[in-house]
Amino acid sequence: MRWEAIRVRLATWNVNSVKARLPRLLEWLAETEPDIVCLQEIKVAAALFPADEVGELGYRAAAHGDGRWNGVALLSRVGLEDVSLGFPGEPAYEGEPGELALIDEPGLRRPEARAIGANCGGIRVWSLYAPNGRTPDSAHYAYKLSWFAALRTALAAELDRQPQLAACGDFNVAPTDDDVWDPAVFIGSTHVTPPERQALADLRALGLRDVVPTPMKGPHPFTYWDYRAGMFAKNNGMRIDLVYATEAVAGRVRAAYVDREARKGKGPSDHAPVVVDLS
DNA sequence: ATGCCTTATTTCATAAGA
Repeated sequence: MRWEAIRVRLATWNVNSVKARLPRLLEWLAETEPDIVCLQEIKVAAALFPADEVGELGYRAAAHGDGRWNGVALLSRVGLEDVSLGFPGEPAYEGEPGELALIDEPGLRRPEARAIGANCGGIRVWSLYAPNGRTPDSAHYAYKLSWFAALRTALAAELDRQPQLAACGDFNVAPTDDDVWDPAVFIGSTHVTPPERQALADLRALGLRDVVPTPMKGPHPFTYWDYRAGMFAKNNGMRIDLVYATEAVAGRVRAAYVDREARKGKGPSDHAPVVVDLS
Protein backbone atom coordinates (compact mmCIF):
# COMPACT_ATOMS: atom_id res chain seq x y z
CA MET A 1 0.00 0.00 0.00
CA ARG A 2 1.31 3.42 -0.90
CA TRP A 3 1.79 5.68 2.06
CA GLU A 4 3.38 8.62 0.25
CA ALA A 5 1.18 11.63 -0.24
CA ILE A 6 0.30 12.12 -3.87
CA ARG A 7 2.06 15.22 -5.14
CA VAL A 8 1.44 17.36 -8.14
CA ARG A 9 4.30 19.49 -9.42
CA LEU A 10 3.08 22.62 -11.20
CA ALA A 11 5.46 24.96 -13.04
CA THR A 12 5.34 28.12 -15.14
CA TRP A 13 8.07 29.27 -17.50
CA ASN A 14 8.38 32.02 -20.08
CA VAL A 15 10.66 30.19 -22.51
CA ASN A 16 11.18 33.06 -24.99
CA SER A 17 10.61 30.88 -28.09
CA VAL A 18 9.82 27.19 -27.65
CA LYS A 19 11.70 26.47 -30.86
CA ALA A 20 14.93 28.16 -29.74
CA ARG A 21 14.51 26.66 -26.25
CA LEU A 22 13.44 23.15 -27.21
CA PRO A 23 16.69 21.37 -26.19
CA ARG A 24 16.72 23.21 -22.86
CA LEU A 25 12.99 22.63 -22.35
CA LEU A 26 13.24 18.88 -22.95
CA GLU A 27 16.27 18.61 -20.67
CA TRP A 28 14.50 20.61 -17.98
CA LEU A 29 11.31 18.52 -18.22
CA ALA A 30 13.31 15.30 -17.85
CA GLU A 31 15.21 16.62 -14.83
CA THR A 32 12.41 18.48 -13.06
CA GLU A 33 9.54 16.12 -13.87
CA PRO A 34 6.71 18.63 -13.48
CA ASP A 35 3.19 17.28 -13.91
CA ILE A 36 1.66 20.50 -15.24
CA VAL A 37 3.64 23.16 -17.12
CA CYS A 38 2.48 26.61 -18.18
CA LEU A 39 4.60 28.03 -21.00
CA GLN A 40 4.65 31.59 -22.31
CA GLU A 41 6.17 33.32 -25.32
CA ILE A 42 6.28 30.15 -27.37
CA LYS A 43 6.54 32.36 -30.46
CA VAL A 44 5.19 29.75 -32.85
CA ALA A 45 1.83 29.02 -34.43
CA ALA A 46 -0.07 26.36 -32.50
CA ALA A 47 0.34 23.88 -35.36
CA LEU A 48 4.13 24.17 -35.07
CA PHE A 49 4.27 23.51 -31.34
CA PRO A 50 6.61 20.54 -30.65
CA ALA A 51 3.83 18.31 -29.31
CA ASP A 52 5.54 15.10 -30.44
CA GLU A 53 8.77 15.95 -28.65
CA VAL A 54 7.12 16.70 -25.32
CA GLY A 55 4.77 13.77 -25.94
CA GLU A 56 7.75 11.43 -25.85
CA LEU A 57 8.30 12.60 -22.28
CA GLY A 58 4.73 11.71 -21.37
CA TYR A 59 3.02 15.08 -21.76
CA ARG A 60 -0.13 16.02 -23.53
CA ALA A 61 0.09 19.52 -24.96
CA ALA A 62 -2.29 22.30 -25.91
CA ALA A 63 -0.98 25.44 -27.59
CA HIS A 64 -2.38 28.83 -28.51
CA GLY A 65 -0.04 30.64 -30.87
CA ASP A 66 0.19 33.70 -33.08
CA GLY A 67 3.50 32.98 -34.74
CA ARG A 68 6.19 35.55 -34.31
CA TRP A 69 5.17 37.00 -30.96
CA ASN A 70 3.33 35.92 -27.82
CA GLY A 71 1.91 32.40 -27.65
CA VAL A 72 1.10 30.23 -24.64
CA ALA A 73 0.85 26.51 -24.03
CA LEU A 74 -0.03 23.93 -21.40
CA LEU A 75 1.68 20.59 -20.86
CA SER A 76 0.20 17.97 -18.58
CA ARG A 77 0.65 14.36 -17.63
CA VAL A 78 -2.31 14.42 -15.24
CA GLY A 79 -5.01 15.15 -17.81
CA LEU A 80 -5.74 18.04 -20.15
CA GLU A 81 -9.45 18.67 -20.62
CA ASP A 82 -11.77 21.54 -21.53
CA VAL A 83 -9.09 23.61 -23.21
CA SER A 84 -9.87 27.31 -23.63
CA LEU A 85 -7.93 29.37 -26.17
CA GLY A 86 -8.13 32.84 -24.73
CA PHE A 87 -10.92 33.89 -22.38
CA PRO A 88 -14.37 35.45 -22.85
CA GLY A 89 -14.14 39.20 -23.30
CA GLU A 90 -10.40 39.17 -23.95
CA PRO A 91 -9.55 42.44 -25.72
CA ALA A 92 -7.56 42.78 -28.92
CA TYR A 93 -4.73 45.27 -29.21
CA GLU A 94 -5.97 48.11 -31.37
CA GLY A 95 -2.64 49.83 -31.84
CA GLU A 96 -1.66 53.44 -31.54
CA PRO A 97 -3.93 56.00 -33.21
CA GLY A 98 -3.11 56.10 -36.91
CA GLU A 99 -1.22 52.81 -37.01
CA LEU A 100 -1.23 51.51 -40.55
CA ALA A 101 -2.35 48.08 -39.48
CA LEU A 102 -5.69 49.52 -38.50
CA ILE A 103 -6.15 50.98 -41.96
CA ASP A 104 -5.00 47.83 -43.73
CA GLU A 105 -7.27 45.50 -41.85
CA PRO A 106 -10.21 47.36 -40.35
CA GLY A 107 -12.24 45.26 -37.98
CA LEU A 108 -10.05 42.22 -38.44
CA ARG A 109 -8.16 42.46 -35.19
CA ARG A 110 -8.45 39.45 -32.95
CA PRO A 111 -7.07 38.88 -29.47
CA GLU A 112 -3.42 37.98 -29.28
CA ALA A 113 -2.45 34.53 -28.01
CA ARG A 114 -1.95 35.39 -24.35
CA ALA A 115 -4.10 32.91 -22.42
CA ILE A 116 -4.81 29.20 -22.49
CA GLY A 117 -6.75 27.32 -19.84
CA ALA A 118 -7.45 23.66 -19.17
CA ASN A 119 -8.51 21.26 -16.45
CA CYS A 120 -5.47 19.31 -15.31
CA GLY A 121 -5.69 16.79 -12.51
CA GLY A 122 -8.69 18.47 -10.93
CA ILE A 123 -7.24 21.97 -11.16
CA ARG A 124 -8.34 24.67 -13.58
CA VAL A 125 -4.98 25.93 -14.81
CA TRP A 126 -4.32 29.08 -16.85
CA SER A 127 -1.09 29.90 -18.65
CA LEU A 128 -1.02 33.68 -19.06
CA TYR A 129 1.20 36.16 -20.85
CA ALA A 130 0.17 39.70 -19.97
CA PRO A 131 0.87 42.53 -22.42
CA ASN A 132 4.12 44.38 -21.76
CA GLY A 133 2.65 47.87 -21.72
CA ARG A 134 5.78 49.45 -23.24
CA THR A 135 5.40 52.94 -21.74
CA PRO A 136 2.73 54.31 -19.39
CA ASP A 137 1.52 56.81 -22.01
CA SER A 138 1.15 54.23 -24.79
CA ALA A 139 -1.92 52.52 -26.20
CA HIS A 140 -0.22 49.27 -25.24
CA TYR A 141 -0.35 50.25 -21.58
CA ALA A 142 -4.09 50.98 -21.79
CA TYR A 143 -4.46 47.62 -23.52
CA LYS A 144 -2.53 45.95 -20.70
CA LEU A 145 -4.91 47.35 -18.09
CA SER A 146 -8.01 46.43 -20.07
CA TRP A 147 -6.62 42.94 -20.59
CA PHE A 148 -6.21 42.52 -16.82
CA ALA A 149 -9.72 43.85 -16.21
CA ALA A 150 -11.18 41.35 -18.68
CA LEU A 151 -9.09 38.56 -17.16
CA ARG A 152 -10.47 39.43 -13.75
CA THR A 153 -14.04 39.18 -15.02
CA ALA A 154 -13.38 35.87 -16.78
CA LEU A 155 -11.69 34.31 -13.76
CA ALA A 156 -14.43 35.55 -11.45
CA ALA A 157 -16.96 33.64 -13.55
CA GLU A 158 -14.90 30.45 -13.37
CA LEU A 159 -14.30 30.75 -9.64
CA ASP A 160 -18.02 30.45 -9.02
CA ARG A 161 -17.75 26.76 -9.87
CA GLN A 162 -14.00 26.06 -9.71
CA PRO A 163 -12.53 26.20 -6.20
CA GLN A 164 -9.30 24.64 -7.44
CA LEU A 165 -7.81 27.18 -9.82
CA ALA A 166 -4.29 28.42 -10.56
CA ALA A 167 -3.57 31.39 -12.83
CA CYS A 168 0.11 31.20 -13.70
CA GLY A 169 2.45 32.95 -16.03
CA ASP A 170 4.27 36.10 -16.99
CA PHE A 171 2.12 38.88 -15.55
CA ASN A 172 4.58 41.60 -16.59
CA VAL A 173 4.00 43.38 -13.28
CA ALA A 174 6.30 43.39 -10.26
CA PRO A 175 3.87 43.21 -7.30
CA THR A 176 6.01 45.31 -4.91
CA ASP A 177 9.18 47.40 -4.91
CA ASP A 178 10.94 44.39 -3.37
CA ASP A 179 10.26 42.59 -6.63
CA VAL A 180 12.68 44.73 -8.65
CA TRP A 181 16.40 45.04 -8.01
CA ASP A 182 16.35 48.84 -7.83
CA PRO A 183 13.02 50.67 -7.58
CA ALA A 184 14.70 53.95 -8.53
CA VAL A 185 15.49 52.57 -11.98
CA PHE A 186 11.80 51.92 -12.64
CA ILE A 187 10.40 55.34 -11.85
CA GLY A 188 8.26 56.31 -14.82
CA SER A 189 8.37 52.80 -16.28
CA THR A 190 5.78 50.12 -16.74
CA HIS A 191 5.65 46.99 -14.56
CA VAL A 192 5.62 48.97 -11.30
CA THR A 193 2.92 51.63 -11.73
CA PRO A 194 0.05 51.83 -9.21
CA PRO A 195 -2.63 50.91 -11.81
CA GLU A 196 -0.71 47.77 -12.81
CA ARG A 197 -0.23 46.78 -9.18
CA GLN A 198 -3.90 47.51 -8.57
CA ALA A 199 -4.75 45.08 -11.39
CA LEU A 200 -2.89 42.37 -9.46
CA ALA A 201 -4.62 43.40 -6.24
CA ASP A 202 -7.97 43.11 -8.02
CA LEU A 203 -7.11 39.54 -8.98
CA ARG A 204 -6.14 38.73 -5.39
CA ALA A 205 -9.43 40.24 -4.25
CA LEU A 206 -11.15 37.41 -6.12
CA GLY A 207 -9.61 35.07 -3.55
CA LEU A 208 -6.39 34.32 -5.39
CA ARG A 209 -3.20 34.10 -3.38
CA ASP A 210 0.27 35.01 -4.60
CA VAL A 211 2.32 31.83 -4.15
CA VAL A 212 5.71 33.44 -3.57
CA PRO A 213 8.55 31.06 -4.41
CA THR A 214 11.75 30.60 -2.43
CA PRO A 215 14.67 32.37 -4.08
CA MET A 216 17.58 30.02 -4.58
CA LYS A 217 20.00 32.94 -4.21
CA GLY A 218 19.66 36.27 -2.42
CA PRO A 219 16.59 37.62 -0.65
CA HIS A 220 14.43 38.30 -3.71
CA PRO A 221 12.66 35.55 -5.70
CA PHE A 222 13.38 37.17 -9.05
CA THR A 223 12.22 35.29 -12.13
CA TYR A 224 13.46 37.52 -14.95
CA TRP A 225 16.85 39.05 -15.75
CA ASP A 226 17.53 41.09 -18.88
CA TYR A 227 19.98 39.44 -21.27
CA ARG A 228 21.95 42.68 -21.50
CA ALA A 229 24.73 44.09 -19.34
CA GLY A 230 25.28 41.01 -17.20
CA MET A 231 22.06 41.50 -15.31
CA PHE A 232 21.81 37.86 -14.26
CA ALA A 233 25.37 37.78 -12.95
CA LYS A 234 24.58 40.88 -10.88
CA ASN A 235 21.24 39.37 -9.84
CA ASN A 236 19.54 42.51 -11.17
CA GLY A 237 16.20 40.85 -11.70
CA MET A 238 12.46 41.22 -11.38
CA ARG A 239 9.71 38.99 -10.03
CA ILE A 240 7.08 39.12 -12.74
CA ASP A 241 6.29 35.43 -13.25
CA LEU A 242 3.58 34.60 -10.76
CA VAL A 243 1.38 31.80 -9.52
CA TYR A 244 -2.00 33.08 -8.35
CA ALA A 245 -3.91 30.26 -6.72
CA THR A 246 -7.21 29.86 -4.91
CA GLU A 247 -7.11 29.04 -1.20
CA ALA A 248 -7.98 25.45 -2.08
CA VAL A 249 -4.79 25.19 -4.17
CA ALA A 250 -2.58 27.50 -2.10
CA GLY A 251 -3.38 25.41 0.96
CA ARG A 252 -1.85 22.40 -0.79
CA VAL A 253 1.50 24.12 -1.45
CA ARG A 254 4.33 22.18 0.16
CA ALA A 255 7.20 23.94 -1.59
CA ALA A 256 7.76 26.61 -4.22
CA TYR A 257 11.02 27.81 -5.73
CA VAL A 258 12.59 29.72 -8.58
CA ASP A 259 14.70 27.40 -10.71
CA ARG A 260 17.67 29.73 -11.26
CA GLU A 261 19.69 26.87 -12.74
CA ALA A 262 17.51 27.08 -15.86
CA ARG A 263 18.67 30.71 -16.36
CA LYS A 264 22.35 29.66 -16.43
CA GLY A 265 24.54 28.16 -19.12
CA LYS A 266 24.26 28.24 -22.88
CA GLY A 267 21.14 29.53 -24.59
CA PRO A 268 18.83 30.21 -21.63
CA SER A 269 15.52 32.03 -21.66
CA ASP A 270 15.66 35.41 -19.94
CA HIS A 271 13.08 34.02 -17.47
CA ALA A 272 13.52 31.23 -14.93
CA PRO A 273 10.77 28.70 -14.18
CA VAL A 274 8.70 28.87 -11.00
CA VAL A 275 8.06 25.39 -9.60
CA VAL A 276 5.30 24.65 -7.08
CA ASP A 277 4.75 21.31 -5.33
CA LEU A 278 1.20 20.57 -4.23
CA SER A 279 0.12 17.77 -1.91
C1' DA B 1 21.81 55.27 -22.63
C1' DT B 2 15.47 54.73 -27.79
C1' DG B 3 20.72 50.95 -25.51
C1' DC B 4 24.17 46.70 -23.05
C1' DC B 5 21.20 40.83 -25.64
C1' DT B 6 18.04 37.60 -27.97
C1' DT B 7 14.28 36.28 -30.89
C1' DA B 8 11.71 35.77 -35.47
C1' DT B 9 10.88 37.57 -39.84
C1' DT B 10 8.87 40.95 -44.76
C1' DT B 11 16.75 39.25 -42.86
C1' DC B 12 23.00 42.24 -44.25
C1' DA B 13 17.58 45.52 -41.09
C1' DT B 14 13.59 45.87 -38.04
C1' DA B 15 10.36 45.25 -34.11
C1' DA B 16 9.70 43.76 -29.62
C1' DG B 17 10.88 42.55 -25.24
C1' DA B 18 10.64 44.65 -19.65
